[in-house]
Amino acid sequence: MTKKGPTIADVATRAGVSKGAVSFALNGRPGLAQATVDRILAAADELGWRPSNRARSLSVSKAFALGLVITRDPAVLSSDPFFPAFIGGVESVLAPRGQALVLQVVSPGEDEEAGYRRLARDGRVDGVFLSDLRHDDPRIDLLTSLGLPAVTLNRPDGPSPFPAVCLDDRPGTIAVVQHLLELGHRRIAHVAGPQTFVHATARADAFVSALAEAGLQPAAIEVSDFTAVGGIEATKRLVALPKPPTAIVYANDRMAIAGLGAAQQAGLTVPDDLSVAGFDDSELAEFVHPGLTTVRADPYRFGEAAAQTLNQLIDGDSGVPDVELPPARLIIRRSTAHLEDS
Amino acid sequence: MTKKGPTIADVATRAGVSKGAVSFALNGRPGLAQATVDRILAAADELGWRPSNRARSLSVSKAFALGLVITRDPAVLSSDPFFPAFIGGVESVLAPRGQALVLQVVSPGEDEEAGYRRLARDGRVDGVFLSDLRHDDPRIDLLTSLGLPAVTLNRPDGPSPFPAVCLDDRPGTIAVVQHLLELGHRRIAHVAGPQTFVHATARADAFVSALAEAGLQPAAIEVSDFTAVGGIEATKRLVALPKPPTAIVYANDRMAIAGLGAAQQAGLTVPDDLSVAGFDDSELAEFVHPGLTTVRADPYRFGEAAAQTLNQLIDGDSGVPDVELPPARLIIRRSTAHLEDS
DNA sequence: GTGTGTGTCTAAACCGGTTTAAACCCTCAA
DNA sequence: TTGAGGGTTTAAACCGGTTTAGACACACAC
Repeated sequence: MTKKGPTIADVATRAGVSKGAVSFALNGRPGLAQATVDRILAAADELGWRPSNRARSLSVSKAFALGLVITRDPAVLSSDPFFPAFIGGVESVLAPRGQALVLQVVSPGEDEEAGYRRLARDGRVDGVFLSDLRHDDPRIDLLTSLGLPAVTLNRPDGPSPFPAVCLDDRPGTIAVVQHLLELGHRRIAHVAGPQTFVHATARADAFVSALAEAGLQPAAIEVSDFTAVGGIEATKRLVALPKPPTAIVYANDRMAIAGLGAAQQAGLTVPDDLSVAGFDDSELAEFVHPGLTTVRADPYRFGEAAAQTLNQLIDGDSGVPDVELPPARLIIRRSTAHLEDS
Repeated sequence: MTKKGPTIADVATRAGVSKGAVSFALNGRPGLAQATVDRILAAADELGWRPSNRARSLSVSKAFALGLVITRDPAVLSSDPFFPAFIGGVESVLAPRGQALVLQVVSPGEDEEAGYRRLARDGRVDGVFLSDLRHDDPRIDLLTSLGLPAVTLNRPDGPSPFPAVCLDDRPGTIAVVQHLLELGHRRIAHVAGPQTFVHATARADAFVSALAEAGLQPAAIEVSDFTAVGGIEATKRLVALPKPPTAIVYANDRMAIAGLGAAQQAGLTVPDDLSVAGFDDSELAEFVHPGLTTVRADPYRFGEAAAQTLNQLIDGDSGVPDVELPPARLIIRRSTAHLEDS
């Protein structure tokens, strides 16, 4: 059924050379007369020949594909603005190179390490992206022992043999806090993500130290789980405090948007009674009511950089350097406002 | 660097048989004595041998992978609840079979057909999922001519050689309209998706005919684009009408949530002044304020069914039947309410 | 004792590339 | 004339499986 294209042998015959010569010409290896190379390339062109990935895979022991394992509940993943854009950036460097992206979505309950094992064992990919880094992330040792090259998204806290592509979350968080301080807020709370995640603690730490900088203590820190439900519950607890915060900084937009709804449901007016800020600048952030003040990173660039770095590593370049991406930017909207004297 | 596992030859030597015998034993083909099969399997087990799917790929001309091309702006994709869950369902059938999912995200501006061409030319996949079906979808002819098996997500309007896995959008839409009618609404408007998409017109048609059933005309139909911005603009136009609708049915949650914000910004109270309903039941739908009445499908099941069907097709089962999934269910929340006499 | 058949297994070709060792041709120096 | 040496090209092995044709042993019928 599937069209069978011409093979390297067909090209060789047409150009009047051996298979080996065609291979050499295609890969631009020295040792062939220029005239011969031209003739071979012309023949390949006329035949519309493309070397078979499968055959190449077998002989050079490469997959020509990169892997991404997303450990996340599909329901939660759905409103995550990071991955789609990240993947877009990855593809933009993969496509021209003829590489593919193999995706694996693992629910948190399942054995996530099995995902990586499978990718490695089946030789599906030449390397993987390591996202949602956790403290003392066991996947680093796993990948090391599997011999699977990787790039970490942000820097792990332990030792790591892999290059890291980093987008520092702290400047963005600090900017949010400073923005709120300038608006006159003094009782500011944080709704954090699970503290097993490096980026969740990074945001929480940045929050605390930005306040400390101004000689303040957090009004409260609620450790939540990045989900909408989590955001709601944390928000309910915060507004019920004897001395409730006048502003809440959420570790992501999803919790922030849900929290915004919860606050309104509780009878508060945002931003008059409560200022609210998120993190991510997801599509809806701009359009909920009131528009959500948040922090915008560039996941597309992140994907590009990660793919480039991973490819360098795979291509055997030694000493692949870490990459530092420009930090996220504060986006001010209507959900944060000057503290009214009450 | 990468661990080199044992090959079929190692297993053959250990079991004292030929490579061919090992292959036969592994694939459960007849012609081997049971004792021999056991011995071979034992040897394979002891060696921890797994057949290389690169080699298998080459000899049987299969990729052992399925492809999904998503034509969507990454920014828009981000808040799309469908794909992540759909992919989860797909993986649940792929993983046990040792298949992989190759993902390709194409921005609307780019040449989407190139995505399929690339997948086919590179022999990356054995079949693809055809989502976001359009009227007279050119991809059907393209895939036919590429000889790439496919499954369509929902039924195309033209002739199609491919099996379809369907989740009828109409019952859900009709349920929403009936719900609004029961609440006393008579001026109901629809914010539709781009009418090039089959599912967008299906929802619009269902909307119109559900009203007609009750002897009513749509208050208005705004054709939009499934994005938040589009939802806002359509909403603004609707509330500015001389006789504005008392209820708006949006073709997806993203437009509905954004529209909800726009209506509130325009000074309307939802649901007192305006009832609003979405479609998808995205994570945030439950948590915006007020909670969004919407329609919930089951994209995970959709993914499962699509993957199973595509695999049947690839395995050469003849006459693969279309699959009809249970229709979406109405989820009633706070954004729709009884029409107040004013 | 030969012929036919059946069940079991192997050798070798094959998939379509890459890579290595060696052969070939030509030129130039001894 | 012979030999060394460089540039060009090829034949063949190889990657690790699958598949086909045929070899072999043994049973049974004639």
